[in-house]
Amino acid sequence: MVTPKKTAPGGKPAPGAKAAQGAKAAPAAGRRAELLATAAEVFAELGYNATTVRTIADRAGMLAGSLYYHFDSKESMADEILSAFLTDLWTGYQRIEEAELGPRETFEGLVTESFRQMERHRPAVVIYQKEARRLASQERFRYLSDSQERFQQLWTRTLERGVADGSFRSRLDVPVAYRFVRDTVWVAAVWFRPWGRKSAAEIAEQYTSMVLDGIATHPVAR
Amino acid sequence: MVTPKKTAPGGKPAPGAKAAQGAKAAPAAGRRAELLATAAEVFAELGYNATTVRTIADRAGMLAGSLYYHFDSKESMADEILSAFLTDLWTGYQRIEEAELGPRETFEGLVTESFRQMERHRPAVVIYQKEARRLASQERFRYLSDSQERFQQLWTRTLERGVADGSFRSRLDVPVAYRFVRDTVWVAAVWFRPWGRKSAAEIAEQYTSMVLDGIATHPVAR
Amino acid sequence: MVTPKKTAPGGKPAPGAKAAQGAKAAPAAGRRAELLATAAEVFAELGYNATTVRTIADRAGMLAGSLYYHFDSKESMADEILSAFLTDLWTGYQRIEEAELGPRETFEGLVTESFRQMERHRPAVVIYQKEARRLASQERFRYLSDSQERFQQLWTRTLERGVADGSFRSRLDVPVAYRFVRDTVWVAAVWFRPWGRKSAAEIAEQYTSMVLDGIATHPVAR
Amino acid sequence: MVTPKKTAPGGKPAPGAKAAQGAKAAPAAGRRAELLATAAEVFAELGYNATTVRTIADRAGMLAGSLYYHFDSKESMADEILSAFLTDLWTGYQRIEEAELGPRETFEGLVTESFRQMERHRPAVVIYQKEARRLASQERFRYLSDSQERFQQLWTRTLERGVADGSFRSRLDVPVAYRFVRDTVWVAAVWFRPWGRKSAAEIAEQYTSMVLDGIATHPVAR
DNA sequence: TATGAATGAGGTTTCATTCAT
DNA sequence: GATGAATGAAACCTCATTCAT
Repeated sequence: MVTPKKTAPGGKPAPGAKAAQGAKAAPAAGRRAELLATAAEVFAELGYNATTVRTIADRAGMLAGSLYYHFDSKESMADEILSAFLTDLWTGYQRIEEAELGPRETFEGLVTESFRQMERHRPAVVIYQKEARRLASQERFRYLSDSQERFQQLWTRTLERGVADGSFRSRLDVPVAYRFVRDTVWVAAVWFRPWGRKSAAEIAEQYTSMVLDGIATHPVAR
Repeated sequence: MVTPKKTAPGGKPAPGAKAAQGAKAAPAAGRRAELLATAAEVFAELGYNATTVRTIADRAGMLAGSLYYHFDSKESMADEILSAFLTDLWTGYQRIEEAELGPRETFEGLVTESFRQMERHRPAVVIYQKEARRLASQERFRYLSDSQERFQQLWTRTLERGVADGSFRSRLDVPVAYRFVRDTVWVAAVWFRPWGRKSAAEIAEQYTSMVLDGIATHPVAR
Repeated sequence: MVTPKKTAPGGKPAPGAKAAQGAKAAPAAGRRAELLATAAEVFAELGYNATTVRTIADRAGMLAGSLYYHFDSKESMADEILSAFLTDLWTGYQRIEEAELGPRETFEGLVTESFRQMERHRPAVVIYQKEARRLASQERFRYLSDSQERFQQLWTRTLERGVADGSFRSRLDVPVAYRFVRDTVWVAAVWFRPWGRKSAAEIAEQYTSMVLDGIATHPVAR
Repeated sequence: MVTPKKTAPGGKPAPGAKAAQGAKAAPAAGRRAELLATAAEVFAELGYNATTVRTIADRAGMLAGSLYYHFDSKESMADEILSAFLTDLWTGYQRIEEAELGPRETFEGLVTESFRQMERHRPAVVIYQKEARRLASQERFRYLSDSQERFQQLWTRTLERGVADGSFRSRLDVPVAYRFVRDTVWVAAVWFRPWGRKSAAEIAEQYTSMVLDGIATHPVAR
């Protein structure tokens, strides 16, 4: 009865938002999804501020004003893109948390899941990487800070468990290591353009190995 | 009317460009430097696009228009900030290159130098981190791409030497490792606000150790 | 495709324009009238300019575009609303004119008729009150100025007759009094929302009494 | 140090806002005042919504964007116009309240003061008349409702006192009479364009006489 | 009859920049 | 060196309107 706007996600990402996604690229999922994908690409490429609503529209083959039939504002596009990504991400992380693995396996699981989501939501990850801090100051994007905090707790706990049980180096500075890992993982989204040949799992394995074991050779155990 | 404008750097960062400025124009140069520092902070905090020339002026206690007595444009402020940083950075790197150390020592040297420059030019590093890709497409910022390329060569060479002489893991995927190291080092600038207690050298040591040896314990050599 | 559009009134309000519509097209005509009523309410509430075609459609439970099956344009809705009101109003006034009553009785008759129409066409009166001047400049709404002029003549004549025969104060400034009466009567439409308890006749009586006799007590005749 | 914007009035009108207004049309009072006067005229003429910021700028001989050097927004122009008017109005009313006159004299005083303010702030009065209801729903224009309420109390009290002491008709329906008086007075602003010949006091006298004593002759006292 | 999607003109606002003083 | 005022381009957004279905 009313226009389709404002279907945008509200606050925190709630798992299970999207129902039937059967095929590869949803065929009947509608213009909306296509437009969001387009917007996400442009945001990722040019940055949120530098992206004009007209650029998105051009890329989508319509006029700038027409976007407003589907979305409330440029901001709400970013909102939808980011919250869809975070919803999926946390759904994945939760599965790992619930598996109650050892620290090293949890570590590997989280990295792998991150890369898997990066594969699905690459532009969203880039946007998140670049804009989250700025956006998070707005009430509407509160969930970004919330997610950030949850993220920190999850990783910190994992690292601490690893230090405790001897999986990780005993002298590890956990807060620094947390940031190290966090940045290390997400920053990859920026240059992982066409990771055609390697699967997310392979890339994840490479990363995990570098982070856990370092890139140097180790003549003796420490 | 003689205006001090257009002192902005041109193409590649040429070390020592504004050496002979110390003596006479000291007060003017001082104001200029202050303004650049202010601008750099705001750019780093809000992002280049989101920063208005008025925000900078406000923070400097003047009106927006007044900035144009000192600088040609917003862009030229960014230009000066970035090129000053890169000039210093490459001066430092050059010293290391010339020392002709082994791969591991070169590695450590580069990381340490990076952190040292981060200490001096923190806002510039953040700006570089966030905006370089976007800006580099403009002729005026060509030196950003040039620097990027030089950077890549330097690191790649170092890593390859390390693989060759057995310092680094033999199965290391050098292109991936390069990006890993690059991101790993620079990204730190974003959250290293007031690294009060730890010196750049200490932080560098921590980072180097994580990257080279990993964060996991190593029961056996590999 | 046959569309029922363009039934809109043209120039001056001609009584009985859409008389022979009752029989067959009843349901269609019914919807149309409903929509006009809705539109009138919204126009009255928010003002013509501030009312969007979507607000009207929302309130009518349809989409904005759908309104254009029924009406040519937003303007033509206002047109129909206003001309329907004025048609009815002048039908009523004519009856009074033809009765050839004395000035005071004519005065009372006109006020009463005005309030009676206000009861039927309340939103239209509010719209008339607020927008007539602006709209009247368009050719299409010429009849608004025409009506205004007729109105002025009718009242002026009545007041002058009253001054002449001693019903009204001899020193009455007729042009000022005309405007006084005019505003006094119509402005009531704005706040007479749900005049539940009092009939139009009662309100009219109260008003007439105030205007004719004033609100003060009168120790002596003048 | 910062731009002159945001000098706009805050909430309730506080008396004594403007200091030295010596001459007729303030010579050095600045562009700001001129622009406000221009804006007020256009708002009054076309209505707030129908007035585009460009129309105002055209009339002021500048570009639309330039207005934003002086004002935050179109809305804030309306705000400043209305609150300046209400500040002056209430300053005037207060003097009358403090004089503690009888009901009839208070009545006359209030009407006269209203017309005097109408002379100074004619466009503002028209805007108030037409837009107050719509604007008042916004937090920023809360003071409009506040003023409305104060206004109602002031008049109601005066009318009641008059009924009590026999100055006004004993059967007077005070709420209705209040609205009658209110509308009667303010609505005059709309058509009092160039009241060259008559002073505010004369017009006020005419109005008072009509409202108090009516326009009819009175053969006997009632 | 109505919907869904789009158009296109135009509105408000922002902002880098200019320039006389 | 700095201010105050303005420019002009471009940004985001709104909305009446159209039209295939």
